[in-house]
Amino acid sequence: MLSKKTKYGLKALTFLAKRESREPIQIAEIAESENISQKFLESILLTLRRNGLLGSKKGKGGGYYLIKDPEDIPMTAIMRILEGPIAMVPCVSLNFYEKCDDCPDENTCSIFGLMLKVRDANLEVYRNTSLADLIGIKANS
Amino acid sequence: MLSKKTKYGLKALTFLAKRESREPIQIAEIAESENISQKFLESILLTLRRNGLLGSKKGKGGGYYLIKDPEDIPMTAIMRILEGPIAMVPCVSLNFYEKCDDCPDENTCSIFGLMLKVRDANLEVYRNTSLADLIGIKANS
DNA sequence: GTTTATCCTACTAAATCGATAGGATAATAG
DNA sequence: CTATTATCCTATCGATTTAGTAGGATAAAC
Repeated sequence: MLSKKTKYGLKALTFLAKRESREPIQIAEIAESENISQKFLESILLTLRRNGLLGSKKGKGGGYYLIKDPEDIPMTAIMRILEGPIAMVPCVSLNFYEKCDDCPDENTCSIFGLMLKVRDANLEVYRNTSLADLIGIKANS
Repeated sequence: MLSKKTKYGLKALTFLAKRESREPIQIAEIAESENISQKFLESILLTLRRNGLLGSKKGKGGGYYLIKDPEDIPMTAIMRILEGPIAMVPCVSLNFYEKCDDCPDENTCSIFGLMLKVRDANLEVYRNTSLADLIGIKANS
């Protein structure tokens, strides 16, 4: 299941991407518009900024803004920041590789191959989708 | 992340599928061979039996066995029983549909389309993989 | 009727999730 | 300089989920 954190983060990002101007937008405005707890959203935007997706400005007229063009922000980046590894097991993760503690050997593990396929299937989607695509995508596209 | 429950369940199922005979195998034997806590595995096999994937026999010479041929058990069935919905959000789930509580309208939701694509990508993998495939699949297949 | 192995409910410790509290910091306006 | 504004940051908290355990009930075999 997608965490609320990721869901809210994605909604905030698309909210920012939809605006033609890149002027800072206040947390409060995004939270109200997207129906998100303001304090929770605050922490989410903070991690998005720390990971290089957003810029921020303090004080009056401050807020958050996209640093790059939505076309240049792939879903792989967003998902890894908000949701963590794309793979379902650490032993097939590209960016978060770890040996499974209960597995003696990856080559004989019965689910390794399946998990690899699942990872690739998800990567395929995320790599071919940018933040810009989220604005236009609808059910039948 | 894949839950231990699902991981252990899959390992137990492949363990059973690998054997040519369909004689009952005791929990203890599977647990030891696959390096799983016996009591935990017990509860997992129980839900697999309740959901029609396994049969069981009590008493001496008892244990668990596959009810169907591994070729006839698609990964979709196994994953739904053990891991739950394949979709990442309930509003795009085929078997566990629910309206998202924070979303006023699916048609205007910015992540709906993406989640649909992700679901389909995963379904594609799970539908085209049976328990039998897990036995043969290796990293380079 | 004893042994064996599953059946079943309940419980628990630890981790994660969603969210909140409350002050520190920095930018702007006057 | 000072008041205001809005982000920055750490710590905490309640609820839920996860992973696993305890302990007896049931049924089959011998």
